[in-house]
Amino acid sequence: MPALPSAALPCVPGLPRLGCSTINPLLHFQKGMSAFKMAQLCKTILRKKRRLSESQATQSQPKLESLGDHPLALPQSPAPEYSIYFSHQKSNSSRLGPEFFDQPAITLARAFLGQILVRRLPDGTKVRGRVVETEAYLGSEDEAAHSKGGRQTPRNKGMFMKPGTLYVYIIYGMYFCMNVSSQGEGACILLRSLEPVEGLEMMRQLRNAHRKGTARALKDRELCNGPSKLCQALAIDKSFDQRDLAEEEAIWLEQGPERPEEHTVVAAPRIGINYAGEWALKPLRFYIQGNPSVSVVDRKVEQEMQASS
DNA sequence: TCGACGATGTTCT
DNA sequence: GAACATCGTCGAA
Repeated sequence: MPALPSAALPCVPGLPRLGCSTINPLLHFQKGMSAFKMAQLCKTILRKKRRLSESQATQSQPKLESLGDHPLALPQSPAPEYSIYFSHQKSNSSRLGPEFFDQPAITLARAFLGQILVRRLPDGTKVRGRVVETEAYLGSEDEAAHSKGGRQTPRNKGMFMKPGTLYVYIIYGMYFCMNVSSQGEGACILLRSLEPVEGLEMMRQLRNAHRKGTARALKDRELCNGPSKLCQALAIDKSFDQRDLAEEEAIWLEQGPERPEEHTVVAAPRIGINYAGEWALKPLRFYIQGNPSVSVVDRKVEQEMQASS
């Protein structure tokens, strides 16, 4: 699928571009609306779009053709690659399968760095982000893990499912965090930050839907620089819990174009787990040094790395 | 840029 | 009833 200009709002193939009419779901996105409701809204609007498209095809074709190169004009003869049905297959050529996730937590947390997380929204729009920060949770022995002591509850069931299973939970009653289970009983990887790659305007609108109307504009690096921010930007909610990242059609992981070099990966203590005693100090957070989208830079660890090299 | 603080409701003991 | 793998805002430097 040809790349869209970064500033362009995403469009559904063969349909009017989003952001220009009352059928843009984001115009209906109300403060406090959950991502799940957003997904339902998108589905409803997509159905309306299809009906509208069929209607336009039979009634308004001459008017649309007269738009020429106008951004609202439909493609003269839609190529197969514009179809959401074809683009899916094509874009998945580098998709990472179940064997990728079947690694021990620490190895997998490092392996995630540089890979591309792709989310297909209900209207077919895709957003992409490069993984730049992860945390490993080792399961039963790990005092900071939700699965510590082998504790299994309805909430954390995804942690115990096969590698590649998503564990999405609500934190502080208002945010989501996304984990991916790995090899090892109750072990998983927390995805903490992404570097936005594609669909930045859609990410920005999804993020703004959770903020006050008067808030300042978000910089690109602020779109996904935190575990709950990336969930907002990719419209990931509790409905993704226990889905399989290796098989799911709405979200998947692709091989990144370049992996970070080993000496640029920082291993630092995890964030927000001060209650976990000695486990709070273990270097189980991994991030790409110097990447602007990393949520928390650990200057001390980076200085130690520099001194020892 | 950094630190303090309040919002928020699910989950677990 | 307490804890919580966070975030946005505000004020100070």
